[in-house]
Amino acid sequence: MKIEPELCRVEDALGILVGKWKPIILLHLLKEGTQRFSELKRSMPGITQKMLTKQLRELESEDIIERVVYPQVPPKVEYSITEYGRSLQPILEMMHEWGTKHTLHKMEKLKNKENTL
Amino acid sequence: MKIEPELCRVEDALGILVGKWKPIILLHLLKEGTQRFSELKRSMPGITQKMLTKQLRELESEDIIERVVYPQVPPKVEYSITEYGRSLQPILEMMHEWGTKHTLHKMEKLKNKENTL
DNA sequence: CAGAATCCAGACCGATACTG
DNA sequence: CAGTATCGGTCTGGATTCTG
Repeated sequence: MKIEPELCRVEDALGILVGKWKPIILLHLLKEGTQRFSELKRSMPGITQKMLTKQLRELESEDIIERVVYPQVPPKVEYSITEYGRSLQPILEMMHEWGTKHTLHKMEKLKNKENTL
Repeated sequence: MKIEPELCRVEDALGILVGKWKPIILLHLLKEGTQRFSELKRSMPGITQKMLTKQLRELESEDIIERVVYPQVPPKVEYSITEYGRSLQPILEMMHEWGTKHTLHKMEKLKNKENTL
């Protein structure tokens, strides 16, 4: 397929995925299915509540994930991937695959540089 | 494919593409082949020299594009996609395709909201 | 438990001016 | 022509504190 640069929609997809924790959040939800806020937080050491909340809200506003609040004390909120959000999965997989190769590529390059020293 | 969130390499691919002008630069080079600095600049109204230089250097440092300097006055510098960089093309195409659908999705959503008013 | 509200540092992007 | 240098605004991510 030829993409006319003027009509480029790559940014629209990119914008969804950009955010330090978004790919990881999506992978967790894809792998584990529905997850509570605290479960997600536990599985991502290092993320703060603020960031987790923010990124989840952004994904929700694009219909990629769904947020269900159970009105009870203590509160319970569950997150899951929407049908629509699932359409991002092939892209994530491709990027993961490419990223894996790229990591190797960079290691090779580093090695070659060391050998010339 | 199942991606283990802990081993996620999506970020590595994402990092290459992130940058306000990078996808467009890549699409131009993919479409037109080798391009001079000034040709690229002309085809991207709005970009500043500084930004174009910066993004080109970043792509170069990851071996995605190649930079060839002709030692002459006035200077001539040509940029092109490397074989390696070309491996990003399927990802760009997928994201473009998804992005196009997503744009429609958002328009639909907006329409529905208007109808309920 | 699941957040909202503040404050802060650094990164990112852009406008402008200068140069071999 | 193809940059480099400088300045400044905005956006992002993070630490911390407070709340129903």
